[in-house]
Amino acid sequence: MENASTRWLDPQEQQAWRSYVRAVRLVDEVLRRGLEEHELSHPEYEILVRLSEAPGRALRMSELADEVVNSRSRLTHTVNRLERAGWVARRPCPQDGRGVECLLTDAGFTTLEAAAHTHVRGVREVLIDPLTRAEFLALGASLTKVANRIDPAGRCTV
Amino acid sequence: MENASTRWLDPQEQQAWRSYVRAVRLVDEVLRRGLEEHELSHPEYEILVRLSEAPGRALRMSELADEVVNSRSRLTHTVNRLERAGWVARRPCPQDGRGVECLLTDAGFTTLEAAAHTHVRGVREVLIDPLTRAEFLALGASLTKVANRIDPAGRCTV
DNA sequence: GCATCCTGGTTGAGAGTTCAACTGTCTGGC
DNA sequence: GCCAGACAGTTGAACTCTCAACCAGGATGC
Repeated sequence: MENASTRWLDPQEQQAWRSYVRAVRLVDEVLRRGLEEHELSHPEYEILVRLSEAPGRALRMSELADEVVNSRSRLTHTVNRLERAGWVARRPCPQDGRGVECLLTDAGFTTLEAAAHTHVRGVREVLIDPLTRAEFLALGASLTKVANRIDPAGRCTV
Repeated sequence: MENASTRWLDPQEQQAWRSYVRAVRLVDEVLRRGLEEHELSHPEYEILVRLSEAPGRALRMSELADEVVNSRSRLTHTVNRLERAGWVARRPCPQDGRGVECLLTDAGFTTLEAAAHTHVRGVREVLIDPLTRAEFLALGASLTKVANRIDPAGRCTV
């Protein structure tokens, strides 16, 4: 696969890229620690969020996988954990015998509410507060472009 | 820990934050796939890069852990894998009997060179090309601020 | 000189992730 | 109606990461 014609990063690009890698890792770390006070991992949290927003607080496994950018098998394992904890329940999908619906329980909703406070505060602290509003929104806009380029359909089961 | 006074994200902030999460995940995924052609994971690749830049292509474990934002134990495990593959070697640190130096082998350097082509191309494709140069540099500048706020010393062993 | 604490690094168990193989259901052609 | 394929989801093994416990070797106090 190697090829002499690769265009390397110039110093400014290099610097920007390294900041990207470093910041992403640090942000992740901070948020992870916040969530773990509520016995949730980041992927678990995100699943609960999506379910809480869905009509009837339920989604099919495959829709959930798309929204959260997870492989199906990973989603299965994660939902197993959430189910064991009682935050989530499974039921067969009425329209499609192959399908499974995942449903947020009341206990799950309560946990989510508590975790959301910690989490949002963390996001503000590490990502929003250090920047001006314009900077933060520009960041979001750029990353929207990036995401759409990789996954134009806005859905991607890895 | 919950507290009614949490200030929630407004719709624009919400949107920016979700793009952040989504883009980061997608970028990671693309680069992971690129690297795996060379039998390297992202953390492994980064270790090789740092070693290749160090004087004598060697660094102490703790320095390496700082640079790569890794816990020590994770670094130990990762270096074990790299050592098994023959990309890296360990030797005791002369000045400090407790220390261990990690050294990039010639084989490791060769692998790194090959992987770097794929990797840089991937970075361009997913993160640089979809943006104007100004946008990309602004992204880098914002994320530098973010990283420095979390970890002002520029070094952080999690 | 030795007891104590700190630091650098490793280890092992437990939890999470990935990949490939598998089961069961739906769909389209005949 | 039936068969081949596609699709939805699950399983299990191999691997990676995290955390807490551990084992040095150095530094400090007396």
